[in-house]
Amino acid sequence: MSLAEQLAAPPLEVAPRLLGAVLRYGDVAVRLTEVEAYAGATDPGSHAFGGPTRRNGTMFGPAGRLYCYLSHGIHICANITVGEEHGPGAVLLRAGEVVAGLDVARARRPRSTDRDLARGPGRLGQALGLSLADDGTDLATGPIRLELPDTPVPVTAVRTGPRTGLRRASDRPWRFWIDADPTVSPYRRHPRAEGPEAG
DNA sequence: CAACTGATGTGCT
DNA sequence: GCACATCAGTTGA
Repeated sequence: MSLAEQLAAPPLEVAPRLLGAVLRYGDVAVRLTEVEAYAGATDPGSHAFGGPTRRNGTMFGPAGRLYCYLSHGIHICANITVGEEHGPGAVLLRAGEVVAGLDVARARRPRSTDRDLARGPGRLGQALGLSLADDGTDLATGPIRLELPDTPVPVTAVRTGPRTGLRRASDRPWRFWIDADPTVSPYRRHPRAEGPEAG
């Protein structure tokens, strides 16, 4: 089964299966410990909500590609396109553990401890050396590869909660992480998030 | 062309 | 836990 076929399922189904997967770019590899699902056209929190634009074009392409965008003018955030046909589903890679190329990752983020090297989407992008030019990369054949885990992370070790830092649709519990993993980033609610305050 | 915004990071307490 | 620095891209005129 090809990578694209394995990812050809709804984001909410694919997201937890990406935990434990390894994203490799050159010397650096990151084992994913935290992801978020974005459902596309029906999800007000998704970049694809409202249709295709110059920026989000990759989300409307085939599954198994890397969707990179610029956040806060300085950080590169990486998603994996998932879902069937040209449905604009994606999974944001929020955090991970550097499992190869530790020296290179440290050089890229000199002020980080090893634990923080890829703890957060911007940090993860920087540790891997991503740029906007990497948007659209095919993760099965390109210079950036996604290696799905041989044995998935057991469901008992997967925790869920609301997505981090969103203003819209901030209450949907579409964030997935590996329980008790130190490289998972802390939850942060958007200052002006819509919806009910978390009790 | 100018103004606004953000799926964040860092430092300080 | 909290404040604020940050700046390219996107949007609207």
